[in-house]
Amino acid sequence: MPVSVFQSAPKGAPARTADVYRAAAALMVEKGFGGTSIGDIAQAVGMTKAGLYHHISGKQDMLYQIMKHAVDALERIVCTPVRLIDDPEERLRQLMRLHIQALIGHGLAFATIWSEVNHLVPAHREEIRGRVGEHLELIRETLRELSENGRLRSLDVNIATMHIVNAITGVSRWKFQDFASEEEHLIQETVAYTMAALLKPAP
Amino acid sequence: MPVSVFQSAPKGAPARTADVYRAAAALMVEKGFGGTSIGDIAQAVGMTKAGLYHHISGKQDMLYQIMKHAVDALERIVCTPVRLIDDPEERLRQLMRLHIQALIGHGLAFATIWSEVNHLVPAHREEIRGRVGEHLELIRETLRELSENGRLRSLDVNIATMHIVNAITGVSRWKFQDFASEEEHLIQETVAYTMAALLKPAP
DNA sequence: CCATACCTACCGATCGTTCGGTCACCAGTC
DNA sequence: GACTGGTGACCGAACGATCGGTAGGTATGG
Repeated sequence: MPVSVFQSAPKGAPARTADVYRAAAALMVEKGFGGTSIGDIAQAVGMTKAGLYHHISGKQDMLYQIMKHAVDALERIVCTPVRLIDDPEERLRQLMRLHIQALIGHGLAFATIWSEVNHLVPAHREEIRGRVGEHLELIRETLRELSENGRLRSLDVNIATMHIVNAITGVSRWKFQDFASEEEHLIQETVAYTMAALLKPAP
Repeated sequence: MPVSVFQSAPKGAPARTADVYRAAAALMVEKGFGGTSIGDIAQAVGMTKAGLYHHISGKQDMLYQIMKHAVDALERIVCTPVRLIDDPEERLRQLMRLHIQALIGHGLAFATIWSEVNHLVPAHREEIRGRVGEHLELIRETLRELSENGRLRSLDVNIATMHIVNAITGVSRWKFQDFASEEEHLIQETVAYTMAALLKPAP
């Protein structure tokens, strides 16, 4: 049983608020921010629109809160543990594995970070972009380390970084339609595919 | 000057209708189907909402028409020329190159095929999914051919196929924000990255 | 007794869509 | 060359539905 992305809402134990965020995230990934109405979200958690507003302060702010929690969880579940791994190759493998597992396991809150950022007001957008940028920097840094060790193929580190996160988020988009119930196989194949793209072949 | 995706609307020369589709596709890729209003599209082409309805028969049908044209163009610009290439490796390289160039060059109509399919009514959704499936089959078949020639690494062909189209569509999402004006470099790096992931290393 | 969690009822704004009408431009006819 | 009729392209105004959001009330648990 994975730790929820929304384990800590504002304060105390508003477990229902977490339900709201979870349902909202799932709907927004499926139908987009503009295509998801407050009424849809309320219905998904068995409430009325008015009842929802006890838990949220507005539609856009809710999106912002979801993304903030998702970015926090990304830091907590993926980045922090992974930074402790010394070997850059193993660090990258674990980063991908943990990120994909988180994406699949915890509702779909994570996915909003990548797909719905531009529905935020500019100030919030910059904040989320910045924090996502830290995550990208972790990948970039690992690639640079691999490069210094002479284990990386000759490639553009910035573009490779984008391809890595693109593969990760891509997997979470397929999971729920084309490749149900093969999670472990999917992760192993994806990690192997990416590693083959990055590393020099074994001599 | 590239051939437009919308070169042939219903009949004759309704050049303005093509403008409408183009603007609609661009807006929908940027803000999603639900987040793009008819008024937005009308404003983008300098018309009123009412005037728009001279060119379209409804919002959902417009999305369907856009996707139909995009799938046709994909067949015409990418699949058909590429099928004439004998060597499977070269065929795959050209497929990626042509697809990315098409995605970047022709407004953004192509991108809707992948991102907005589930806003269609079920009947149309199945139709588009089927035609996109033919495109996936071309990639899968090429991978199988490479495999028979002993040039493919040991990998799951279905998953690899998804990673390939995922990389292609991913590139078109970055292009307009992070990597402006480096199109050729972007394509070369992406093709090299993907080929390294797929092929056995040269002996 | 009071905060929490939710409701019914409603608001103004915006949504997709339709209707009736306008204007430029074309044929054909006298 | 003026007159008529038709057509394609568009607009202003309005339709009912739905949108995000609010006001005020109620039931419940501590």
